[in-house]
Amino acid sequence: MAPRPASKTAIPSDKVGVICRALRRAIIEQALAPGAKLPEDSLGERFGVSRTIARHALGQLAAEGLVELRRNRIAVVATPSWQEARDAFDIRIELERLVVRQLAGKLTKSQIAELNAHVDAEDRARDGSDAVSIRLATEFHILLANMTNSPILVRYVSEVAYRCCLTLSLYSRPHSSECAINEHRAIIAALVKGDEAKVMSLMHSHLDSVASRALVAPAPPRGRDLLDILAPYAEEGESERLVKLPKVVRAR
Amino acid sequence: MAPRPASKTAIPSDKVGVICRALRRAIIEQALAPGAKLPEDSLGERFGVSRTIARHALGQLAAEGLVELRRNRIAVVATPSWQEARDAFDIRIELERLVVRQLAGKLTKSQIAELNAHVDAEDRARDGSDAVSIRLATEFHILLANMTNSPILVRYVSEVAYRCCLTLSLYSRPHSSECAINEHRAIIAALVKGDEAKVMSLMHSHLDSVASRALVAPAPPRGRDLLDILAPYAEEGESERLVKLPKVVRAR
DNA sequence: GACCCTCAAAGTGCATGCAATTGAGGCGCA
DNA sequence: TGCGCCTCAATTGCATGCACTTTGAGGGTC
Repeated sequence: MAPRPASKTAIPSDKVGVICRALRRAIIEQALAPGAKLPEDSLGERFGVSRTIARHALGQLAAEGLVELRRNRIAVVATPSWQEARDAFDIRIELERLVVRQLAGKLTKSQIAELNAHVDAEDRARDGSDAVSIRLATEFHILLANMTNSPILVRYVSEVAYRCCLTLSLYSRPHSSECAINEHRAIIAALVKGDEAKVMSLMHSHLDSVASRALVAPAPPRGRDLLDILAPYAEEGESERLVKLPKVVRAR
Repeated sequence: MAPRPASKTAIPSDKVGVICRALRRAIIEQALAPGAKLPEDSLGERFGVSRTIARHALGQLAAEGLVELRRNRIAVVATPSWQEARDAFDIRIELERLVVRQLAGKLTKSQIAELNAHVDAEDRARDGSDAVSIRLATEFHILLANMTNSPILVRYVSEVAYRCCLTLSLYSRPHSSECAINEHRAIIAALVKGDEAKVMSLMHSHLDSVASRALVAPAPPRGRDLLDILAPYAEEGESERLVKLPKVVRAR
C-alpha cells in the first residue's frame, strides 16, 4: 500500500462521504456550476483517493440528481430542465409541510434557540455573496427537517432542497433574500406557537414564493447545450437542419 | 398537460442497474428477507461481474434505504424500525397525493387502459402468493407515478414504496388484499372523473388503511437483533447489563 | 474555407490483487 | 461444564492495471 501521509486513520474514514459532502457543498455554492465537468481522476487526485472512490461518490451524487452520468463520458454537474425544477419545488412543498406539521408546538427550547441562531447567521450573511445566502437559506430548511428525527424525511428534504438550490443557480436572477429571512422568522414563530395549519400554510407560501421568484420564465439557457438553447427557435421541421449546423455552432 | 420529453434519467443501463433491479425485486418479494446477508463476492459471482460492480450496486441500494451497509461488515437487507416504517408511510401519503393531484382528469385513454389492465392482473394474482400480490400492488402505485412524467416524483415514489413494501414484510400479518384492489379501482375511477379533491382523499385513506392494517403494533421482532428485541424489557438503568450478557444472548 | 478522415490523448468500465478487519471456532484454564 | 483468549478463514476497503470508447486536433480534399 502506498505510504499514507500521517493521516489520523484511526477513525472510520468514509472517504466516499467526504467527497460527496464536499461536492454537494461546492455545487450549491455554485463553485461548481451546472455543466461543470467532474473527471474521476481529477477528483481522486484532489481528494487523495483512487478513481474507484471518486467514481463511487459520483454514483451517489447521480442518484441524488446532482450529477449526470453518461456512459463513457465525463460526469457533469446536473442541469435540470425548467420543468424538473418546478417538479422539485412541488415535491419540496409537500415534504416541508409535513416537516412543520410534525414540528408544530413540539420544539424544545434549545431547538428554538438553534433555529433563531441560524436565522441570525442568515441575517449577517446578507451582505455577503448570494451563494452563501442561498446555502444558508437551504440549510435552514434542512435544520428543520433534522428536528423531526425522521432519517427518511431528512434525506428526502435535503436531497430535494439541494436540487432546488441547483436550479436556483440556473434560472434565478440575482435576488434579494430579506423577505425569505423574514419568512423564516415567521415560520419559527408559528412553530413555537404550535399553530399547525398556520405554519403549514406559511411554509407553503414561503416555498411557493421562492419558486416563483426564481422560476420566472420557462426560458432556461445558461450553461446548457447550445442545441437545447436553440431548439425553441427552430421553425417547424427545421430541427434536422439545426443538427447539422457548422461546427462552430455545435461546439460545446 | 403538454407532452413532456421522456426522462433522460436512464442513468446506467449497465450491470449495476441490472443488479439493483434484481435485488430490489427480490427484496420486495421477500425472497430476500430483512437481515439477509449480501456478500459482495457472492453477488458478483451470481451476476457474473466483479466485486467492484456488486459493491457499487449495494451502495445505490443503501442510498435508497433497502440495504444496510456497515463498515467492514457484510451488507444486509435493511430492517427498518417501526417508527421508520411509519415515517415512510407518512411521506408516501403526501407524495402520492401529489401524484393523483397532477393526474386527475388528465389521463389518456391508453393510460386508463394500462391501469385497468394492471388492476386486473392484481385480481388474477389474488390466489397466488402474498409476495406477488404485494409486489403488484406496489407496482400499481409506481405505474401511477410514472404517468406524471416527473422523473423526480417517480424516483421518490418508487423508493418510498419499496421501503414500505419492505416494512410490510416485517410487520404485517398475512392479510387479504381484496379491499386494496377495490380501492385501486376506485382511485382510477376518480382519476378518470377528474375529481381532484376526491381522488386525493381516496389515495390518502387507501394508503392510511394499508399502513394501519400493516403497522398494527410497535412490537417488531422478526429478524431483528436480539439486543433490540430485549431492549424494551430492560429495567431502567439496566441497559449496561444487557450489553454485557453472555455470548449466547449476544449472538446474531 | 468547409468538410471529412485519421489517430493519439484523455477518460471511463471493469477485474484483480493486496492489506486490514471481523467473527467464529478451537484451545486452555478454572 | 463454562468462560475467555487466540488464531485463521472469510470478507471488506481500496488502489492499480488493462481494454475499450470518446474527444478533438491536424491534415488532406474539394
